[in-house]
Amino acid sequence: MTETSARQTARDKLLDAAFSVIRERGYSATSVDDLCRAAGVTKGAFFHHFASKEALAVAAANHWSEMTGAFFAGAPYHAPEDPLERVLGYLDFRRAILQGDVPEFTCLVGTMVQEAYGSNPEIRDACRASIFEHAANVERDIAEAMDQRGIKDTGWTARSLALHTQAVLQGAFIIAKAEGTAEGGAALAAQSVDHLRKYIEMLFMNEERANAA
Amino acid sequence: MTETSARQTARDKLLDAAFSVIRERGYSATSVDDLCRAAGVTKGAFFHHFASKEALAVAAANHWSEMTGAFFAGAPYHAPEDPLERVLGYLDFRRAILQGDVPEFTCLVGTMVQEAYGSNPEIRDACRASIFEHAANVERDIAEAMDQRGIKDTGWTARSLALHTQAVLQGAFIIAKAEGTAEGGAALAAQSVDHLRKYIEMLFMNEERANAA
DNA sequence: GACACCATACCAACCAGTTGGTATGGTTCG
DNA sequence: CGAACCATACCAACTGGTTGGTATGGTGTC
Repeated sequence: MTETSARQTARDKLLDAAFSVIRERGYSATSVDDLCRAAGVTKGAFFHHFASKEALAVAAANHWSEMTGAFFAGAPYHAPEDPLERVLGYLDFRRAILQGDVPEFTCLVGTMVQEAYGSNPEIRDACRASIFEHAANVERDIAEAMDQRGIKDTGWTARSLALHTQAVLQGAFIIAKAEGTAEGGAALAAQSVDHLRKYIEMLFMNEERANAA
Repeated sequence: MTETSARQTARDKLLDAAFSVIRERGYSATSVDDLCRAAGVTKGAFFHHFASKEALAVAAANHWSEMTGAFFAGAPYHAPEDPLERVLGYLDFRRAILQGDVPEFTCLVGTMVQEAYGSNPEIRDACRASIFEHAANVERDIAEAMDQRGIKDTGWTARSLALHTQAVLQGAFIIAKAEGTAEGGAALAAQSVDHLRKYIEMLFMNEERANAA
C-alpha cells in the first residue's frame, strides 16, 4: 500500500469502469470483457483482483457506498443549523446534480439490485446496505427536525420518510430512463424531487400547526 | 383461428412466462431457453412467434399495457363522483395490491426499461408507452380534481403529479427489492404510497385554501 | 528469489438464432 | 362429398459465436 494512491491500479480502473458501464447497460448485460475493455486491462488482471464477476459487483457496490458517502458528506447542505433546512438542502442538492447523460446521474446500486435481488443475495445485500445507509443519513436530519419542532405521533417515522426520499429518487431515475432523452429525463426527475420537497415542507408545516393547536 | 381463445397457444404461454421470469431475474439474465422452459414450449415455437428475444420483450411490454390497462380500468376506485377521491382511491388500490412475492407485485416495464433504455430503443419505447399511458389515466383524474376545485397557477401540473405517482411506485419497488424479504419489502413500499397519499391530500387542501383566500 | 501484479492463451458451457421437418386444420375445386 | 393443396403452428437438433472462468507464463519490486 505504498503508492497505490499515486498510480491508479487495475482494481481501481475496473471499479471505475463498472460504475459507468453497469449504469449504462445493466449488470447482466455487462460482460467481464466489456469491463476489461472499458478499464483498459486484461482478463488476467480482472481475476487477479476479483474472484468472480459477482465479487466485482459486490466490491463495486461497496466502493459506490464509500464514494457517494464522501461526496454527500462533503456537500454544502450540511451547513444550516436548522435540521429541516438541511433536509430541504439535501433535496435541492439531489436536484442540482441531475446533470449530464442518464448513466451519469443515476444510481449504481439501484440499477444493480433490480437485477440481483432474486438471484444474487450477496450483491443485493451490498446494494441494500448502500441505499439504507444513505437513507440513515437523511433520517438523522429528519429525526432532528421532528424533535426540534416537537413533532410526534404522526403515523409516519423519520425512517419511513427517509426511505421515501430514496424511493422517489430511484423512481425518478426509472422515469428518466423511460423518457428517452437525457435532458427530458432529468427534467422529469427534477419535477419529482420538486414534489417531494413540497411534500416535506407541507408535512412539517402542517404537523407543526397540528402540534401547536 | 377457431379455438385459439379456448386453448392457450404457445405465444400466450411465452408472454405469460415472460411476465414472471423477467420480473424475477431481469431481462438480460433471462435466456430464450429459460422462457421456453417456463412456458413449456420449444425454441422453434419461440422463433415462430417472435423474430428475436428483443421482439418478445416488446410484445411482452405491449401485452403488459393491455393487461394492466384492463385490470385498472376494472378496479373499483373509479366509482366516486369526486375526482380527488378517485385519485386517492387509486393510491389505496395500488397499496392494497402489494401482496405476495416481490416479482408478483412489481412492474414488468419498470424492470425492463432499466436494462434496455440505453441499448435497446424499441424495448424502451414500449416500456415508456406503458408507463406514460398509465400515468395519463391518473393525470385525467388529477386534472379534473384541480379543475373542480379551481386549482391553478400552482407551479406543478397534473402531468407532473401523475408522473410523480409513477416514480414513487417504481422507486418503492426498488426499495422493496433491496429490502430482501417479500413482506418487509411490501411494507416499505406501502409506507411510500402512504407518504404519497398524504402529499396529495395536503396538496389539494393547501392549494384550495390558497385559492380561497 | 519470492511475491504481487498482470498478460496471453485457452476451455467448457451457454447463448441467440437457424435448420429441416412434422402435425393440423382450413380452403379450393372436381 | 373428398382429395389435392397450402398456411400456420410447432418441434428436436444443430450452429457459430460469446460467456465466465482457468492455466500458465512473464515482469517489476522488495
